[in-house]
Amino acid sequence: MEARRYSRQRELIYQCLCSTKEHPTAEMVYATLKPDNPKLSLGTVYRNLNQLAEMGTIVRMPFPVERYDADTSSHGHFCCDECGRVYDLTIPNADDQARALCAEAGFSFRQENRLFYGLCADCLCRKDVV
Amino acid sequence: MEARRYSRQRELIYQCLCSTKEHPTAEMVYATLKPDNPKLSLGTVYRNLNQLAEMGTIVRMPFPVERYDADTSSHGHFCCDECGRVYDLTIPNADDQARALCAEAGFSFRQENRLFYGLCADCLCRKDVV
DNA sequence: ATAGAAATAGTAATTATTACTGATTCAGGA
DNA sequence: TCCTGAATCAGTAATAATTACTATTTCTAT
Repeated sequence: MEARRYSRQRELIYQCLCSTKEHPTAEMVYATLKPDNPKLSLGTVYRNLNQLAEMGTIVRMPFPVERYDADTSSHGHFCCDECGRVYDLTIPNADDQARALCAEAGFSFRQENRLFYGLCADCLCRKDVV
Repeated sequence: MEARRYSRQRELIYQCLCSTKEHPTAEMVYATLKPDNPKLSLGTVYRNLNQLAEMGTIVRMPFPVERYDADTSSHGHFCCDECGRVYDLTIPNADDQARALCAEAGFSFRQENRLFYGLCADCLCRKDVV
């Protein structure tokens, strides 16, 4: 409930997320920031990602290893079976659909995660060539 | 590629999944079976769940801790923020929608996982009373 | 400027999952 | 039915992901 104090590290971590489309894991965020911030600790990355997600500033994606996204608008994520990269997928009226489905079951709706699997354009292309 | 041999343990694990709506984790499956099968090993549970998922006999759900479902038809899962229980959600034309969304981005579609969060009917009710 | 709360770095601990090894069990043929 | 070999198993050790702990540092409101 208490006010959340500013911290340079949280700012860094958030900026890192904003500046990538990679949907990085905690480890990836850490690896990105560490070189320029040698005193940064992995625990700090985990803690701040959790805080940011709790605040709704970023979104967590429960892949087997969690990934994060600074884009909090409703959209899906596509994970390529081949290369493992994660892409955004725009979904029209996502929240309305989700809310309706939950309501039907008598549940209240807070959030949905849509995770798609298949082959991305790059990998499909590579397969065709071979 | 080799023929998969019958094993009593795999059968047990599959039956356990079929006989519950709990969408259990590997640990939960193990805890359920262990009392009547004291020689069963946790590694065996993990290995067989992976095999069954690979065979398409069951579905894996990438919650932060993985859960499994013997119902391989396309449907979503709702996780209650309050009690943590996981429920099925029927979604009409789920695969068609998903396929279309992927196709738009130039991706091929294999599978989708839809994870909804909110409060389940039970927990909503409990809140109302208080 | 300073006091107190919140955050940090660094490390240890916990949890989830996979890998390894020698013993066991299934399936097909003699 | 009895062998044989490969698949599977139990039990344990190892790895990976995440959280907890503690002494120190850094914000911020006075």
